[in-house]
Amino acid sequence: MIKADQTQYHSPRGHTVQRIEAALMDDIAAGVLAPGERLDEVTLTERFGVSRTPIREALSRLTAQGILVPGEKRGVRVAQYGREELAQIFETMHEIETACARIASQRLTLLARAEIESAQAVCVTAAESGDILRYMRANEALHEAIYRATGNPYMAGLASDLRRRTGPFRAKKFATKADLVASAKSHESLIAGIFSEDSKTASDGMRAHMTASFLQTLAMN
Amino acid sequence: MIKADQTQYHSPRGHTVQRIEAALMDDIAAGVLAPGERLDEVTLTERFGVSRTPIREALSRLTAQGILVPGEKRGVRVAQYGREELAQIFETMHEIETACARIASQRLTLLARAEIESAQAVCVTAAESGDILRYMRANEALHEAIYRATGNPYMAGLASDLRRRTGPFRAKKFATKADLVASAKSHESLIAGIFSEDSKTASDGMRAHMTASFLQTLAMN
DNA sequence: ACGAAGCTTTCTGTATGCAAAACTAAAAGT
DNA sequence: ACTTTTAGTTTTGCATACAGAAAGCTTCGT
Repeated sequence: MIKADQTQYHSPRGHTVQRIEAALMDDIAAGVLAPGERLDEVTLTERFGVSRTPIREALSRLTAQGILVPGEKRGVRVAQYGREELAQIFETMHEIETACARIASQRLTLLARAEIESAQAVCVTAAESGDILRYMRANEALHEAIYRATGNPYMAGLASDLRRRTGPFRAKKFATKADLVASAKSHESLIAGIFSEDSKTASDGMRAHMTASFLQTLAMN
Repeated sequence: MIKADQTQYHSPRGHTVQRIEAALMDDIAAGVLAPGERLDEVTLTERFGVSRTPIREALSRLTAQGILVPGEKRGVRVAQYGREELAQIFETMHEIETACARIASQRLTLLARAEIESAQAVCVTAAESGDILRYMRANEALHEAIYRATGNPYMAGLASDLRRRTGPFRAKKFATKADLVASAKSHESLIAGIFSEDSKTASDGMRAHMTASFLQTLAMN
């Protein structure tokens, strides 16, 4: 008689940890959970209506991925990067994105080309509407489309990972409609580079795009 | 009175999960746990003398890192890659290592140069002694030294990660003393490229080295 | 008033319990 | 003989218990 019926309201069982992990990732990517913020097990327990065990497992997986870091005192916190670290992560991203653009330009299928074009169309529409959140999503989708165009899911996964990681920091650089339009415009030459099927042009285009993105991001952090 | 004294033989507390995680990683890297092999929670429970909870957490973290994968039926197994996947992972590694070599050549400090040289010296000694395991370790150390020479710990971490992941597959290509000597020899021009401080020479050198390594690995898998 | 020592509270790490799910094997029906 | 049922077994997922450690708080001595 230690406990009341605890199994009564179980969700389908077996998805709990994944659900929590995904929810936390989303919150972090969307900035709902700010870098440096502490995550408390019991609070999450209440939020998700489960016991500490699955919460713990989700937190542990997120720390294993470097999305969370063990706090100075107790608990875990959302990873936060100083300028130095940010620069290192961006440099890495820079290299991988450049490689993706080069490979994509060499292997471009008709489907991939269509996906990139339509993703860019969404970017342009979103930029013109001035809807920042929507633009950010469209921007991610475009980059994802480029990653997929490499035909290398593994590389694409790595690139996505880095992008997710830097999401909260890059987010700050989109403040006005003009920022969005400028970014969308910058995509044009990047895409033209990839479509040129000349790998040098493609990687140079991406390099320029990423460098610009980094400079803006650094200015905001 | 449900249980006897269970805390009696505790290790210092707080290192259990990390210890297990590290031990499993090592076993996987060393091939003690073969790709595809299933890991059973209770068996590990006995091996490490702890309850399922920390085992579970360690396994979960390893799956989050992609080192283990959820099995088709139950449990988790050591990730195993087909030729296709292996090619994708190698392509990714190829890109990152190439980038590392280029960046290292641009930023080479005296210390880094010394570390690379001494790592290579160990490689040569190990190759001449014909000690395969020792050579493999020395080889890893050399690559790690190159990663560190980029001055970008984040990128170095990513590269190490990939290297660890492909470890069990690359291992198979070192069978005879001749293989070791050939590999050590191949390092010479790679290193000369990095020391040349011409980034193009450096990245080309690494590209050649990695391509050769990949071809040999693919032949054995 | 300030710091050290002790006390209290909160939090974490690990063990254990239990029910649902997945697998296995045996039995029954076609 | 071969599929379908069903009973049994193993394994997983989650909840909970509880001890030990860390942080916070109080009290006391200076």
